[in-house]
Amino acid sequence: MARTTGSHSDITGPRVRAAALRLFARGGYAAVSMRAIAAEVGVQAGALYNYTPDKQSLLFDLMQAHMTDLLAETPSDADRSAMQQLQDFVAFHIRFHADRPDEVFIAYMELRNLTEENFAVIERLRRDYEDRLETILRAGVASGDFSVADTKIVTLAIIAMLTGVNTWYRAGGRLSLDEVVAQYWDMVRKAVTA
Amino acid sequence: MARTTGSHSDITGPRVRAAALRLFARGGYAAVSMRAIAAEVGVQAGALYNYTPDKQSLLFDLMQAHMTDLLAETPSDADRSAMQQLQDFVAFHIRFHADRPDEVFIAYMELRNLTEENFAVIERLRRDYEDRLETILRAGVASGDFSVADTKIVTLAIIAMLTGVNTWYRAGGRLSLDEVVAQYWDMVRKAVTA
DNA sequence: TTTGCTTTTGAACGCTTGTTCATTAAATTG
DNA sequence: CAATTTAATGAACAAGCGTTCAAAAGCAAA
Repeated sequence: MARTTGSHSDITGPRVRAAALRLFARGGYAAVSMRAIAAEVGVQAGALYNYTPDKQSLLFDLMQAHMTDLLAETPSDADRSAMQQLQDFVAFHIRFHADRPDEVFIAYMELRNLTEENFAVIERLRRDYEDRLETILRAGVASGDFSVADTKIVTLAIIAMLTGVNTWYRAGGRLSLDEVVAQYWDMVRKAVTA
Repeated sequence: MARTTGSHSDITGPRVRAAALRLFARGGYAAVSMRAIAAEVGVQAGALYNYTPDKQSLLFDLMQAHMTDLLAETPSDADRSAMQQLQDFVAFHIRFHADRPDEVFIAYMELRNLTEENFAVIERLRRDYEDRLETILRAGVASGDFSVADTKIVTLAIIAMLTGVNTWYRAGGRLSLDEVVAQYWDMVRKAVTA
């Protein structure tokens, strides 16, 4: 046997990325073998190398795509008040992350399995995202809407709190996403006002 | 060569655990080999098996010891008000975790590398810890000191926020631990009051 | 229907993995 | 000093790792 009937790179390529995403999220990059990814796709290990130069690129591409999407979709409407922008940010963060549990898990857990250069790229994207929130906080401090001692700390505290939702939230659980967003917004709003 | 001069289990044993802790935190359980741990101790891989039945037990023992310590040292003075108990908890959590960055990192990142049975044990300890905080929140709601819609969510949100400190705090950095504790307590206090 | 391109197989590569164990030498005990 | 216990070595094991590549077979175009 060699090429199998129905095989096509437009189909196999996405399936390879999907399988890697799923397995890396479930078992961790280091613990997942190329053969395991191939088995999930239904192919032999050698075939994966038509779609990625190596295992490391598979991880990096997934993380970079996720961070790029995150930044592209982050709302930033300078016409709205700092309070409104903060509310937009909180709602967006929770919803975006709830939609992509595997990507989020990998982006936070597999940083140390990136090569030095790849890590620098992802880390930069992450800081860009943090800066979006800190810019909102600074605007609110300047306008007098917010009362926070240190915008950097509050930025990190808010992101950590919001991202923590992913450790327990499951669609169809006790709380709807609307309720989760409302409750977290309540906490964030109170924490940044006097 | 066989037994080396100066070798003693009371010395090597702790060094094995310390090396495993350090390397697991740095590189991740799956990516660290027994030979790497042995090299860190200055011994051959075979010698490790005088101190642990296998690699999995090395990870589990580190995590269990950490969680047991955490629970043993968690303050809980029923004579104090809910507000005071919450403040105690926040200060304790930040300080305890800041003292043990490697243990904390492992406890949060390596859960998926535990066997099913070992995972159940650690997960139970973690829920016990969360329950300590939720008990305080419930007492505060009952006494009218706190205003929170859902104590379970707020519990998880607070713990996520506090644990997030470990991703950026370094001793000797821009902020002292006292300042960090003060700022996080400010956010938590505001978030749980009306 | 033939030709050339695309996609996959399956074997092979050298290397690393966790773990075991007979052997040896240091430390301790009597 | 002799006997025993303790703690290490280092070689070996089977299994799995990421990756490469010639060969084979399906697909698309002429």
